[in-house]
Amino acid sequence: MAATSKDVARLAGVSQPTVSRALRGHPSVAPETRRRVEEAARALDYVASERGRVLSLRKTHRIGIVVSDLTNPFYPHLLAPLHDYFKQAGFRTVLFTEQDEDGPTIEELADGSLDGIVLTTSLVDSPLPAALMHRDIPFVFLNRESDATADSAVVDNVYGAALVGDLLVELGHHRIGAVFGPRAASTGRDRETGFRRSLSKHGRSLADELAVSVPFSFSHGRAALGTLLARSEPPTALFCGNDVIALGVLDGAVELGVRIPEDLTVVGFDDITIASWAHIGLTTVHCDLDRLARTAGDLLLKRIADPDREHVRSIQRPHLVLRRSHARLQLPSSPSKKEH
Amino acid sequence: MAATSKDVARLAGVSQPTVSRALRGHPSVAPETRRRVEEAARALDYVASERGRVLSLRKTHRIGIVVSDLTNPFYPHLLAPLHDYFKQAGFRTVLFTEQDEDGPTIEELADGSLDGIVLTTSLVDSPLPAALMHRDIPFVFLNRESDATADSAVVDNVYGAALVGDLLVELGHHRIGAVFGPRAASTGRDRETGFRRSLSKHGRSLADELAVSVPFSFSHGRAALGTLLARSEPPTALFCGNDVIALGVLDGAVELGVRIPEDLTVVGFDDITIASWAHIGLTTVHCDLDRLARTAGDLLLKRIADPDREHVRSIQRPHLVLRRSHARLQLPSSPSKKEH
DNA sequence: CTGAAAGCGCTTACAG
DNA sequence: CTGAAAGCGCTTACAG
Repeated sequence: MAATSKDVARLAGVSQPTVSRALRGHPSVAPETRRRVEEAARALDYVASERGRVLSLRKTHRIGIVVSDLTNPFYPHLLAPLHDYFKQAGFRTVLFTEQDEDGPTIEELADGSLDGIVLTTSLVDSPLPAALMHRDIPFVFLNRESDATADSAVVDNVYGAALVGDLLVELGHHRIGAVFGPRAASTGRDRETGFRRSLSKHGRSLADELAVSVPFSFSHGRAALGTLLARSEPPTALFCGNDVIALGVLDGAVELGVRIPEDLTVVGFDDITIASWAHIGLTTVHCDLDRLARTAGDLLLKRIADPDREHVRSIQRPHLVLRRSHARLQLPSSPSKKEH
Repeated sequence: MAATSKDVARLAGVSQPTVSRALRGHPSVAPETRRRVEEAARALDYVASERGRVLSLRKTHRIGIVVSDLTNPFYPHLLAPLHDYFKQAGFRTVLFTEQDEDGPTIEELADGSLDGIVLTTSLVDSPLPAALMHRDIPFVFLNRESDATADSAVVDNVYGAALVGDLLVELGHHRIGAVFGPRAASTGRDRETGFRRSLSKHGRSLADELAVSVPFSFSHGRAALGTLLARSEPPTALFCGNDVIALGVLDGAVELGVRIPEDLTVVGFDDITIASWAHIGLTTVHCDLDRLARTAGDLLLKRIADPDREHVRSIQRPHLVLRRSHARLQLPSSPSKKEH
């Protein structure tokens, strides 16, 4: 259907390779020849087939991005800057989701259709990184880590979560709770570590019954709030494994008539856009996700260009953003089940 | 680097085409041959190169999805079901953004790297649809329309917006305002038409100074609220071109101390997930975006399978979802600038 | 049942 | 400066 370089060659009265050279701007092509070829190409609406080019060049200029769930409001914060970065660098973005067991198989990623891969979602025990490594397929971890020696762009989650621990203690809270993310994710695990470490540094600890681990989702955050408030000694402050969980907690709070921050302090992690909406005003740990994503893109492109370079782990230091979802513990005025 | 079918052939002691046949499950291959080939393939970690396959088969099993802005919280509602639908049908998803003038060129979409394209974002005057049509590249409009005879999956926007007009009138509002979407988008245009039509049906009209058109974005919605409230006769009810605009309006309201719905009724369109959060409680027009996206996917795949079939326009009828952002006009108790 | 041949549409040494 | 040749890695008639 579509015209090929042969058609253009015939029309321009040159050989097919000359069409290729002329259109790619090869310096040795005579100006007049180039003109004729360009004219013929235009006449035929010719666009060089990337199918042919890709097979010939062994480069696809395509990057795979693996996210867990497109529905999760966290991912656009990674996907958008990643896509823009790659687009500008002349690469296209192919989307993969890795939900439950149902992730992309190594075969899908290793069929030569991708120049490199961004893993944003891998669980600590995912077999994908090792498999990619074994096949020498360039990839980078974004917001994730693993034991594998690989490129990664991450936030210092331990540090960031400790900031929250420090804050909650300083605000005078004692019944501190946590809705951690999954331990199988490095972000979930590291944020838990940092938070616990901070509490023990201050001589506090996290009561077992006030700590849960849930997937990074709105609905799980929402449900977790109910669970924790049903404890005999419910928390007055809650660290959430990320903003999406915190948003769920906030939502549950409205539903349950729990006032934020008077009855409950809630702190998230990531600082996604929604956290800063006036309605929401979530106090959280700010990560520069745009920069994080671009850094990952950069690492991947460098790895593609030079497969043998040293692996680098780029760590970004986050900081607290104080908004309206935290408050000093108010012992006297608390209208809840204080008198028991 | 990676093993090719030739390597497998050598190891299995067969010809290269036999490897291809064996691995694709061609019925004529002898069981014992197939076994040997499979074993060799496994030993070499062989995965058939999709670069070769694609050139040979003239099918890429790749679908391009064009959205305007990945950052906009609306798009995941289309992207997620689209991606899932295509994935399940054996197609991959390549992402394109079309922001401002900076959209994908027809050359990018016509280079043979895509089997079909979903346009979710096209402005009425976009040259893309005509160019795709001219080149016989299968595509479908999702949540968009144009004059082009093409497949499309849309919501009855005129009808949905009229529902809002009816509601506002029935609630007793007279100073009715609107933050429409862009007229250059069929959704923006049709929702404006439907809304105006409903008002005139009830003998009302929209004061010019109470109607603005803005891009479908949070920040524009936010800014528009300020603009409209600064009018000499500010509105008591506001129709928003979509939920994202409405969310911006809600955000501005918090900032400006405008109470929703006591001081101002706000109604959106789309019913994205956030609209139903307890915090938000946005009254809006519900569209089944999941179904809409799957319908579009379906239309596109059918078009790919049969380029000559009749074009179909699938129209979904939306309905109102009453939540907490609307209220009956309360003349006496209004504490605002009533006494002038 | 399986091999040899041709072809998908490019790019890039290699000659001349 | 440009053509003929080879090759990228598959698939699929075509023979046998």
